Amino acid sequence: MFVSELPGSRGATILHADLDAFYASVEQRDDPRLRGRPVIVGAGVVLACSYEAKAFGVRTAMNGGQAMRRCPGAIVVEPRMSAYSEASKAVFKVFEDTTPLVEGLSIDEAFLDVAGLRKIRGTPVQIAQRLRAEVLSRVGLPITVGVARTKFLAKVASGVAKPDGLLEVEPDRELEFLHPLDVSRLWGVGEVTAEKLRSRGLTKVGDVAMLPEAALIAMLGRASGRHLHALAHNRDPRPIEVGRRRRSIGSQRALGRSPKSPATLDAVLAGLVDRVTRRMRSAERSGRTVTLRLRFDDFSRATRSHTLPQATDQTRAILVTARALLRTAHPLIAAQGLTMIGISVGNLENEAALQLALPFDKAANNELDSALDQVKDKFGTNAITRGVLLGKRQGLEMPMLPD
DNA sequence: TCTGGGGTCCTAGGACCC
DNA sequence: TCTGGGGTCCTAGGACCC
Repeated sequence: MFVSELPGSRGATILHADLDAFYASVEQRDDPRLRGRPVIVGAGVVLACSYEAKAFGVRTAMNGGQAMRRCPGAIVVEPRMSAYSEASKAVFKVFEDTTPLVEGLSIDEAFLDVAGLRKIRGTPVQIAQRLRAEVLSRVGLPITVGVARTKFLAKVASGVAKPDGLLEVEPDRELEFLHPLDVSRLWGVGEVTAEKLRSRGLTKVGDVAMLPEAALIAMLGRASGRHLHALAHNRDPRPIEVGRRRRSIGSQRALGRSPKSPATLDAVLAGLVDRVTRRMRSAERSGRTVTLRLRFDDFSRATRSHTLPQATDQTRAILVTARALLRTAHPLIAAQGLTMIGISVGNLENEAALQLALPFDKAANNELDSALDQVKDKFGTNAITRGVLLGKRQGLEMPMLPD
């Protein structure tokens, strides 16, 4: 994996770039009648909403009825996923024209490391200004950029600067910036964790920073406790990672409240498997672990999973597994109303990476090293681990590999 | 009109192997 | 023969993010 140098004493060189109200902005860009108006994308539930709608209290993930009560004048549009995907690609092209060190986080946000670019492209803030201008002129979308010394702080900064803003957190004022913020600004603090913290009187990041790590671990578990303690003190040594790949591919569907016949359920399941396996094949990924996800009318959830001996992207194999998982969940489904069903395939292996890795299993060391470098550059370190594991399962002789 | 669809990571127990 | 420790993988659930 390409990894940028660890953020050190060189100052604020990490950018977090985040498109504003992404889906809604694409709609406003493509239909002038929507500009300046409250726009809601998605009918049953709000997938995204413009800032004009947010001003009325409309929020992402809010149900459609509630959103319309808060903002009766809103214009509701159907999502156009392919348009968003196109726009995202164009924006990432601008990122990559800025620096090769880009770590995509989702369809609409990424980290950029601009540490080595001061001489040729100017200060990080100048680069961020140019980036915002270019996204606007080349793709027609507003974007907010946070600039800081760490990933976490850059992300917090963009969150504070939204919409259509730019904010740098200078290295000598980090805690001054961070500690007055609400705990919910911390990455990884959602409703449940925020409530736990608030119930103990911890409302600001600074309050969390006063607690010993052990206290946070006792409260939230080992990983979350450590994570939060580190973030509250602005310790985040994670470098930008280029070439991160998806670890699972899935699809799900809401079923509504009325009971569904077994035949209907099977048809829905087959449709989901078909969608997922098509996407796997077009992404050239195959996987071993099939997970069935269910949600019931009381909002409880259940999952059932099975791991196959060999990775596959074939509809038939995944469907057979999915049907078997659905049968094991029959008692649950009989007892409660099923409102959502989903399938995802994880434990993804990468065909191309394996083809590169496996033929070299008996080659001389230097040949092997260069093959591994190719794999690493192209698919990341994890691809090698997966290649070795698969090789072992297939009984191939694999030499010891460097870390 | 109490809820979408796509993901990530962590925890914990049990099976199994050495 | 008995007992224990460590590591990996699988399964299920939960929190969180956009």
